[in-house]
Amino acid sequence: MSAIGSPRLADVARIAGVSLATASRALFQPLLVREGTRQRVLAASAMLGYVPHGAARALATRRSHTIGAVFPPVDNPIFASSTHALAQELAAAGYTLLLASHDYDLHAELAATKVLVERGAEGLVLVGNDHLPETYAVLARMGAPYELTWSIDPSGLHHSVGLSHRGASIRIAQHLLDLGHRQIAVVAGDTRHNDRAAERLAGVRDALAAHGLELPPDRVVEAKFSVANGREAMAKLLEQAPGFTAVVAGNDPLAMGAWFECQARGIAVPRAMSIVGFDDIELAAHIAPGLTTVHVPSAEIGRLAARRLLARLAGQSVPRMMELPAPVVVRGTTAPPPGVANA
Amino acid sequence: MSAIGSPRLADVARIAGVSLATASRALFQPLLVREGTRQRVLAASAMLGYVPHGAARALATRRSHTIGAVFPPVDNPIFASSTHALAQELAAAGYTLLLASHDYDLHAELAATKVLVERGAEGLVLVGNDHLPETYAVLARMGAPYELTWSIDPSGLHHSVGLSHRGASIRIAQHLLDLGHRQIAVVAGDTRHNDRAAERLAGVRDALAAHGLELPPDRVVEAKFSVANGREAMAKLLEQAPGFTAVVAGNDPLAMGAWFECQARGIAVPRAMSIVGFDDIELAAHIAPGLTTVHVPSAEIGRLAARRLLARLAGQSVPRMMELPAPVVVRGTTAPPPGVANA
DNA sequence: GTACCCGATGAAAGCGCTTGCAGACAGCAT
DNA sequence: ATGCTGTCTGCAAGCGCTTTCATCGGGTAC
Repeated sequence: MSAIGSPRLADVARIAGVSLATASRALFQPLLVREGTRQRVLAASAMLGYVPHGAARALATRRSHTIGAVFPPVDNPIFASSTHALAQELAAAGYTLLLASHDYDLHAELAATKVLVERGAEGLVLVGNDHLPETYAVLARMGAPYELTWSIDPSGLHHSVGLSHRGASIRIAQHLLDLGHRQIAVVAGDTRHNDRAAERLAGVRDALAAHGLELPPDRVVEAKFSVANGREAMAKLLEQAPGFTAVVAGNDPLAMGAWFECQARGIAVPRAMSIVGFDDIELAAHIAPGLTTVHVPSAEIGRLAARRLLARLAGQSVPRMMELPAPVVVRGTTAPPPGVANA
Repeated sequence: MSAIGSPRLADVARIAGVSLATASRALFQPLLVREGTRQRVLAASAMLGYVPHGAARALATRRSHTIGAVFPPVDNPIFASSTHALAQELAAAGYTLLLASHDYDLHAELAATKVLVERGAEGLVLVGNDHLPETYAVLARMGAPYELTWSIDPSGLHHSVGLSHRGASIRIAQHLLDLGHRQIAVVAGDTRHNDRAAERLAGVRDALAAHGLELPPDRVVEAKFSVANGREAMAKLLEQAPGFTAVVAGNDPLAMGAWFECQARGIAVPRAMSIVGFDDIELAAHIAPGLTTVHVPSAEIGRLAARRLLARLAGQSVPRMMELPAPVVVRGTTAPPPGVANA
């Protein structure tokens, strides 16, 4: 061991009585080395507590065995399961996850992306398809594969794995229309820096338009994703444009907030008010009578993003766009509007 | 640009008409270079779209600017906010987060830890203080600072930032005792591979013991953290050892599960049954009449872990153990047991 | 005008590892 | 014996960057 500090491969080689080259091969290309030699190297390595120097390997091999991911608030539970699946799947393939998060801020996202590229990420995972042109430029220039997740990329220019938020939103709005609702309000997520939120809102408009209905501006309130904001938004809607019989929320926490506000005001759900969410977080299924929502396969998205990236790194090709099913899950918060017979 | 591939610093230097050394300094130690020179290098760099090679820098400087974190299921919402805060805080200091997760499996944790050390993490964040001896050995050998989080380390051997799960658990059990409860049941988390769950259970025992009470084995059910398991566990308790008037749950999702089971069975909460949780997830405050629980400052833990690590890397010293307050938050799910006058 | 110092720059030696190439050696056919 | 093959090993040249040390001017003090 060189004076002080952790042992280097040269130390292992010396103790094992072989050259640096052989030591290296014994550790990482065992087939190129005779069994006896390999054992000696392994023994020396174990004895010294040798730990390979990742940066040096990365430099020499030009492979970092690292995948970068840039996520909006990882503290949204729905992203968390995705991150977890991603990390697990990568680990199984010998890759490590370099994670950066930002607060729905595209400039921060750009900065984070650059950092991950510098750190040598061999592939990148981003969320959604609303990114700065500079971000796309960085992605294009880096020459490594990347996947846009959650949303699918309608342009077909980028690899993506996710779902059609607009399509799913149309289906769940249609569910309300089928029940007989005509006066519908929306508690949307923040649509400015979040294409998923925007698409979900657009989907509601589409569904209504198909029935010749409009969504008046005062029937839409935007709010950042949280239960508290959902309550507040619901209160605002009830005050500024009462008379609606159903609410489409941008995600489940918002929906729950809306629901709680109804409880607080004595508005019966679903008898007097139907509520639907989006994401299908665990509680949605358990909180009685159950939240009608869109199931988003979040873990699956993370897992698939990892697999697709790994496949592409291995030289395989994958379908550019992968749309996952996002079924409407009908539970207890939806019913026909007051005065309409059961369908 | 060398034939093909991305430009290297040598290319930037050549175009700017300076040496490699000067180019390097212009980029990362601007004060050592004359302003005019610096501008030329910057221009050349921008023109070529130069991206520094992280691994090469890491090798030369012996600094990776990377912090590793090994977390149990990051999809537990309470960990997610911690991860987010950690990533944000590190990013602000120019560090990147290398994240590995495991499923409450100590061997997987060890493997992940090793990988992060190999990758050159300058510091490590682990969760809890229940780790394999080998894991501690790896930590000790690597020579980089690390922080145990969530729990505080009672031995004082390791740096830790978190809370006393036992202490908090005692306080919330005491709250039930103060209300007059004497028959108490517990839906504990999986105590085998999770010291937090074990400590929380132990805290209940402590509080009861202080009143000369015992916790009979059939009044304890262990379950993995989830709403569904909470329901199931509550059902089991009600069947195998009925007659209790309060339930202490290992975390909020379990508590909610227990609550929902009560709803389903027509058991009034809190009139006929008090329920307390642990963690204070967002919904706990909103779901009527509000879950009494222990507030865990999860984001704060992530933020502090980052700051402490960064401080130590900067040569400053920090108190070895940092215990954060975890106050009991009394909401609507607790009341005196049936037949006892209000306190 | 000389001596000295300081700021800016460049040459070159690594950082720890991988890998192309070639040498050594054993085994086998001739 | 000789030549050939194939396996195993070592040499040494990088991978792209940082940083020590030396050099070179020009300014200031005398």
